Amino acid sequence: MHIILFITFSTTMKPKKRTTIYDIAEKLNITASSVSRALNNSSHVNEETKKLVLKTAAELNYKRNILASNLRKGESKTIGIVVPRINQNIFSNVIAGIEETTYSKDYNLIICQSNESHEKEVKSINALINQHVDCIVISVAAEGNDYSHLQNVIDHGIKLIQFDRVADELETLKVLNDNHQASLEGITHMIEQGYKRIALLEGPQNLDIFRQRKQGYLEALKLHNLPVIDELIIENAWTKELGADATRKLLSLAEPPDAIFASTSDFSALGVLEVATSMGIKVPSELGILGYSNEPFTELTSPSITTIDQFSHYMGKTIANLYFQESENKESPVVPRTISVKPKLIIRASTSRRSYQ
Amino acid sequence: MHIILFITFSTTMKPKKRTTIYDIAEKLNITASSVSRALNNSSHVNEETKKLVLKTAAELNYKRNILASNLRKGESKTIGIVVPRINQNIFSNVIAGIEETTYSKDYNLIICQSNESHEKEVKSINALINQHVDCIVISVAAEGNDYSHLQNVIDHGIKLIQFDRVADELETLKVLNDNHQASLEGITHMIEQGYKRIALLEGPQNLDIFRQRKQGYLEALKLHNLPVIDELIIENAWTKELGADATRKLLSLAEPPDAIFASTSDFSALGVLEVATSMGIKVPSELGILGYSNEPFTELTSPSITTIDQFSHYMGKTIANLYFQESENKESPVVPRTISVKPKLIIRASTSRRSYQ
DNA sequence: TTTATAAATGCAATCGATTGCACATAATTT
DNA sequence: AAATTATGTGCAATCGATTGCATTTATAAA
Repeated sequence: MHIILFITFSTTMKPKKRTTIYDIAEKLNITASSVSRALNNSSHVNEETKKLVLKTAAELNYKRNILASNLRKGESKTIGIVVPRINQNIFSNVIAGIEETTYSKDYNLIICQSNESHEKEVKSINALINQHVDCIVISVAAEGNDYSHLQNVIDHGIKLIQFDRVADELETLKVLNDNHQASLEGITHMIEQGYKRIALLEGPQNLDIFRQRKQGYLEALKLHNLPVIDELIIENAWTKELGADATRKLLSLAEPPDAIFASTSDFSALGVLEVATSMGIKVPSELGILGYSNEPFTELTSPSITTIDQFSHYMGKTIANLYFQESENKESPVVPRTISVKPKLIIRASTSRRSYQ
Repeated sequence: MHIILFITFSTTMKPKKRTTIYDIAEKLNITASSVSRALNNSSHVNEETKKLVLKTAAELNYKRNILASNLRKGESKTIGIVVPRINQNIFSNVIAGIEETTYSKDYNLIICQSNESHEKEVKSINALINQHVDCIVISVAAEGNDYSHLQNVIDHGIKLIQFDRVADELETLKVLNDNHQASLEGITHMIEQGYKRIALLEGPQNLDIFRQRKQGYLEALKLHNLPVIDELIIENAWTKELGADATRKLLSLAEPPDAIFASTSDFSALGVLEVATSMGIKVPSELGILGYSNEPFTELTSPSITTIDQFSHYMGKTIANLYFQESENKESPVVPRTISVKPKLIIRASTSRRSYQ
């Protein structure tokens, strides 16, 4: 990789002192109190003074020091978000959804990535507590099962909203997908398409969402009187590579599966597809594939991948609204509640055995 | 979409007052000064006291109030990032790159999306100035050509680093791709593959990067004595839909192109591919396609799309390092300079006419 | 033992904005 | 004209942490 460095030319430092309300006050021969009131549009200032202050503030390029303001007011108008990775479909959409709603209310978002590491998650949470954020929105990392850092958030009087991957034992606001239902519907669809030996790639079972998806899978089999075959259930296959490995293993069984449910993610499903394709196994006729999350790429692969949409953008908006609704009635106690969004099965080519061939 | 609401049970509010250094001081019968010094690991405290303070702080679950600290110290250990969209490959990678480097130094990132809107960009910048961030990293929105808000950043003594899409006239630190060179190489490759009528889908020409890509295209044609054909150059085709529209138009020409360079993005290239496929035109034999950005999906389409990788993760790390390097020597003036990263052509099936068929 | 030096701590001001309380002036009511 | 009520300002404390300067205490040197 080449790096080219152009030195253009130099300019002098500007250690410029920022204008404060005192500067404005001095210039107008009034006190800082009045300036503050004017800037906050208080009714206790003369209209004239208000205009004058606003005008002068603009002239002096005044910018309110939020640090000072927040310190005094004890709030920060900031929401912290901790997610495993910002570039996963569900997370970037949730963030975008939150942002849309909070933006209009002049809230800031501080976004942290845990990279699935528990240690980093804890560090991020602590940083956010230090920052005095008003609310923390989190989807927990796969790693770790000690949630005292989240309890700590509550103990600090900071609102906590969990989504998607939640620590079930904590009594907080939760916004979830109904993973069980989605999984059940997905598998039912596959059975209807004639698949009989459906393998499951499961995610870390310490996370509730993956347990639920497994339950949905098991229930669907049961409902249709299909046996649960242990060798068709593979643990922790939740990246593309692990999905590929699992697939190689499954397809080399004496009795290989005729379908694979990559319950962990579409990335895993992609691994399945790639291995199947490279082995010359036809999808969906010889092997059905079901993913999870409706990543954008699932409609681009050939064949396109059947998956489950989580309405993640909507979830984000729900989270933000929940926060604002909650902060309005400050007196009343927080009622821990769970909002469950029903995901939608997106049927594409990778499971459409009947209609395709 | 179904929403199910479970009311679990209620718990009481905890308006809990947070512990401050004064609480610790009181408990230990010393002053806040000493506590502060202990917590900051100053050499002017007794080792005993230091240990005692640290122990008590832990016991009382003390968390430093960063707002107060920052207010006093006049810094924020926060970097603001403004990008058009966080879920575009280059941006999420740059952010991840910045984060990796800043994380270890206990910096926070505040991430804003402009959604390509100039107004929102200005608002975000103002919010970041208010926040007293130490540095703002920006890739400007397509909309707008007035950059006084960025000048304002500098005037407030905040470091400004531009990347990818920059306002050229501002003398700031810049981290760029050599778009011209990348474009030149890409087109040269296409010419070598035998394409002769290469169309260009260009981006908003108020952005430097798109102008450069066009220049590279023109230069490549010139070098190989190919004519520049006006009707093969389409303006502002930079979403999937616009790319598709442009392609329909191009392919219905009396003399249609035999290749299309979607210089704006891979999304646009995807639109090209979809239209071509639906029209039964074979890629790459009848139509070559070159995209830009190396979005993950480009290797998943069939055929896979030739594109240009921008080393975005590396760019992010470069940006962060640049900032730290710059803040170390506070005395010396900021030298505006440009770091240009050379992108890499990723040759895939969509242009491989020679080797494929 | 006295003096010089170092180490540890306290005091008080500071960062910038906000806000309860007091006060003065103007407007309104009896 | 006197009494009452708005209205607009100022004063000063406050939010929590930091830090220069002063002071005390402990230690080393004379």
